[in-house]
Amino acid sequence: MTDREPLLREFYTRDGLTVARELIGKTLVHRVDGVELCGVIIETEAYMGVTDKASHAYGGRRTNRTETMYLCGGYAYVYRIYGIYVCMNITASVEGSAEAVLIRGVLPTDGCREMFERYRKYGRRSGMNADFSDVTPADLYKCTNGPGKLCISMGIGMEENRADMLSENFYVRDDGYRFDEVLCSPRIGIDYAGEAALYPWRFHVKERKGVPLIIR
DNA sequence: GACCGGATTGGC
DNA sequence: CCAATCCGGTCC
Repeated sequence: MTDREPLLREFYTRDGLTVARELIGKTLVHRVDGVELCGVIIETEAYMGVTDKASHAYGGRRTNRTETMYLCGGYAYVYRIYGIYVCMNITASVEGSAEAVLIRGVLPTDGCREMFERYRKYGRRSGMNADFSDVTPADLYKCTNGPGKLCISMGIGMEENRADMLSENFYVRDDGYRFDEVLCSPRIGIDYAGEAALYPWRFHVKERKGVPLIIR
């Protein structure tokens, strides 16, 4: 199925681990200022609601920030971290479950120049080439290979919190990108979560020479 | 009202 | 290794 239409609500209302796994290879689309910024999702993490020690909603915590997590599947949960960056999740499962999938990495496919320039303009310095015409795939990937970085490059900010991912300008679709393998491993940066830090709830693809291996 | 620290990043 | 930088969350 590669109909280039937004994934439907039913895609997201399944359990968070399934959604996290199946978002790999799908294309995140954000149209901003008339330009379509697109990236193939190559890394995700599932946060599994009130029983998941690593989740912001652990223990049923329900605050202004976490309220978005309790929406049903298919909404953007965007939060600020370290006072500097924002990270983007997509909610999963049913209303009240507080499951969400963190988007940790994408590979730019459309609007590459715009993403590169956004990252150069708004991101903190990185020793990459000054000119877009010199940019290698590995350089471009460096603009979106992290949860904070991809939000900078794709123009995703706190305004997008609570956005419906079935909207015209912000959604995920299947452009037909595939990988020979989807790997899983423990989630990143959640050492505080005890045993939950070991659960293999991070999904990602193989890379070679600093670029994800896409087939087809 | 105070205090603590983070689902990150880039530079040293 | 560590600073950046601010607000959410918690406790008093």
